[in-house]
Amino acid sequence: MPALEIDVAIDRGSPVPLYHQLAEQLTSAIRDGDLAPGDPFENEVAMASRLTLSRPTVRRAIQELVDQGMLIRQRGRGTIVASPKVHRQAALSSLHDDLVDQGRHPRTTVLQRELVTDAHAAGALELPEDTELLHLLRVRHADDEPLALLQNWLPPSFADITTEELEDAGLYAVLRRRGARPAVAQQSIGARMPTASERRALSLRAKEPLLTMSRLAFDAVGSPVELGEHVYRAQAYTIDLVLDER
Amino acid sequence: MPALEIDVAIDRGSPVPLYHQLAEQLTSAIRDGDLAPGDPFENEVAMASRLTLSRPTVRRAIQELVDQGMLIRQRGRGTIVASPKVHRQAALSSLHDDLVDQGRHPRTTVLQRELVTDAHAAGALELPEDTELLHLLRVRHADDEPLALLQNWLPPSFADITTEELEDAGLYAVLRRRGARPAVAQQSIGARMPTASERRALSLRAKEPLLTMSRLAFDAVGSPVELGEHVYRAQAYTIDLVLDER
DNA sequence: GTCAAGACTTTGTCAGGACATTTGTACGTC
DNA sequence: GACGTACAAATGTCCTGACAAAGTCTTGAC
Repeated sequence: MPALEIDVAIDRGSPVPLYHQLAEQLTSAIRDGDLAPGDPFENEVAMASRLTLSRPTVRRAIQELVDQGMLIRQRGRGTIVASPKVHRQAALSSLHDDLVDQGRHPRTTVLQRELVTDAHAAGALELPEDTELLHLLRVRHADDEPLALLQNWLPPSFADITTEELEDAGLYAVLRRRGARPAVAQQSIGARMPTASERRALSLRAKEPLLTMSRLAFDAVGSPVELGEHVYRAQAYTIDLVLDER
Repeated sequence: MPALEIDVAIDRGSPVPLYHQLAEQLTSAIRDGDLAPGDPFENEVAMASRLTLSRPTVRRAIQELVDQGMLIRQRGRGTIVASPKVHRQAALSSLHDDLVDQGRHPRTTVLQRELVTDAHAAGALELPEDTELLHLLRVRHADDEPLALLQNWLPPSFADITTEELEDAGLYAVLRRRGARPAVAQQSIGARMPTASERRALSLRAKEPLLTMSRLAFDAVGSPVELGEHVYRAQAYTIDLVLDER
């Protein structure tokens, strides 16, 4: 059976790398359902010559999809489209953006915005203990339902972040506008019962537990940019991720 | 400042790819503390010529470490060793192996092992609704403290898995011995209060919540191999992961 | 002494080719 | 008909070479 040739338009003038242009167009082709799960995928050599790209370039694009769990490669057989159940990837994205992607309407209220000293947070951010950090406490609603309580500590260079900015966009968008791009993050996920104030802030019912997430994010230079301690209403939120062997 | 030249021995006769041999030796050099965080890393071109490898091969090895958060690359500047806080990676590993890695002593008791029909589980495994699946319910202790309740559904081809095997090793080890190698998995993490029987099985105190993890694992061919619904004592367990941008 | 232009260093992207390894299939042979 | 070999097809590994882009550092003009 001949594999379907996916329509792709490559713009060599664009600053976007060719492999990424290709990967994005292949991704959307699969998401649109042009290829069904189990369908064979055009082989690397054929696709390279059809698109007048080199094989390494095509290969790297395909690898991006394999990493996301959309394609499965098998030496000697070919590449096939994976089950759509796996088609998602845990990414370094913010809750705000995730909600927008899902078509929901997030709303953020800043409860606290102040400069504090906190030995534990400063230590995590690799700063002296007595450094004045920007401490934020926000509550996030989705479609008017309280969803999460977001607590963050930021280095003093971000002390000029305003309440208005934060109610408008996610923290990561604000950071990026200031040229700080979180590149890697370590997350730890757990669960516990809420404190009394958390229960009030999220209007939780009795015996409703919280999903907790603490995150330390680093920029490309490897210096810490943000420490977060977030709690989510467990009944309204799950964390999805795709794992592979490698 | 000249970057330290890490001692590496490459065996071209080995079936292990050169880039992976290199990546492993670089990894252990960093773990052993030969290079401290922030230290400059030997540049790609120099390392390639020193080891008489091509630059793409060296580059691919370095990329493995970057993916694990051990190194940070910066165009025009060089590559540096990242903060050791990030040096872990969420992998497709089993709880059993994780505990052994941490030096703890897991013990597994099989509570149930039976053939059942379950429409939901069969659907997830892409099998007909009335297929007889192997249903397992296990409780796992670490150092004699109850930690997790593990529920799994497996396709009928694994119906010969015995209770003895399962009490001896993790499920994934048993599957691999049978030639089934889980390659990708989708996980969903949440939290909730335990049911009465869960509270008994894990001897939970009042108001102690559970961390829930449901997982659907696929083999290299893309067919489902295992469905799991696991619950963990939240006070004794957290899930750690490293995320990067890419 | 300060600042800007340019040289240099280092990683990022892309091409094209060669060979190895694995899988599936077609064809014989027994 | 069963088994094994030979071949084809596809991905996996590795190489050489070249240029682009970003950051750093030196040099020189003012």
